[in-house]
Amino acid sequence: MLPSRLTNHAAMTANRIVDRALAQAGVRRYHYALLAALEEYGPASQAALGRRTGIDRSDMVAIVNDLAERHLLERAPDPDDRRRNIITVTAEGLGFLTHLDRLVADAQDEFLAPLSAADRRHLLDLLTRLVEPRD
Amino acid sequence: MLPSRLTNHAAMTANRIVDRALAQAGVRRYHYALLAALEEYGPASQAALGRRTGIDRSDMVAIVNDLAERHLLERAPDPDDRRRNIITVTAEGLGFLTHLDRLVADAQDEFLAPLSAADRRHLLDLLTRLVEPRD
DNA sequence: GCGCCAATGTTGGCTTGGCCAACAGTACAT
DNA sequence: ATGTACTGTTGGCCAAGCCAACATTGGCGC
Repeated sequence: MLPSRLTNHAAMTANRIVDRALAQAGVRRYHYALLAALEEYGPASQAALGRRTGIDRSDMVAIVNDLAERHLLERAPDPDDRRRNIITVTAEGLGFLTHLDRLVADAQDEFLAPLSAADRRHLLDLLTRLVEPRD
Repeated sequence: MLPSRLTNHAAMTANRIVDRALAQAGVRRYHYALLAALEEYGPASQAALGRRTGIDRSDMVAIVNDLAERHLLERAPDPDDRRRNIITVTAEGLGFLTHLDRLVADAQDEFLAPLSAADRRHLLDLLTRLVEPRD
């Protein structure tokens, strides 16, 4: 079996499990990525969040819309730079993120279920080396 | 870093390398998958090839068209079952597949470059366990 | 001040992949 | 004979990722 195919297969397995978990909360992976980035970096503009999450700023519009409609974050114009919107997680959004964190953590555990703790550490080490920038 | 995200990242790295290699020959991954399946299983109907490669039979039509136009395979009606087309690799197709095999093998090597031979074996073992069917 | 360039949010569109429905033609079991 | 299942094909839908264009705004040099 080709290593690249095996890696793809494993990624698809992980995605299936994680997506199913997130679907229980009615969100997609990019919603989770955005909320997580907001918690990690604090309030930021849509463009900055896009850079951090790898989401195109044109796609970011709809994602922020989704979460704002559910009152999980707020979009407010930046008084210091009227081009920007400042995106802030609401208290409800923080609680929701905690819930998502739990769902995702359980999903990771399900994904890695066939491996021992030592195997898991080793896998993460190997994968990390594969994705590190090359020269 | 979440294991699922790490696995996805590694898969994207692999895909980037493999796709770039295949693009040198002007084919996509599914073209290679089809040719490889044909070599492995011998001539078969489009539906059977679709089942083996995971390609939908409606998408298979265009893929066979692509490769038939380049004379890498032949599409002939099955005299024993007039519903079926029998797909056969041409001699030119076999030579081309050999070339692709070489490109893909080099791509695997590039993908795994950061790992020692022992690490590679271990990685494949771990990934294999992750994709094996669960109960 | 003016002029120019860059950044931002937004809309719209394009492409790729994967999936499904429908259909006509064919095989096959009952 | 009749119904059921399979095949190839066309057509369409949807999700993701990407890019172009645009108006607005900021910041720079001069």
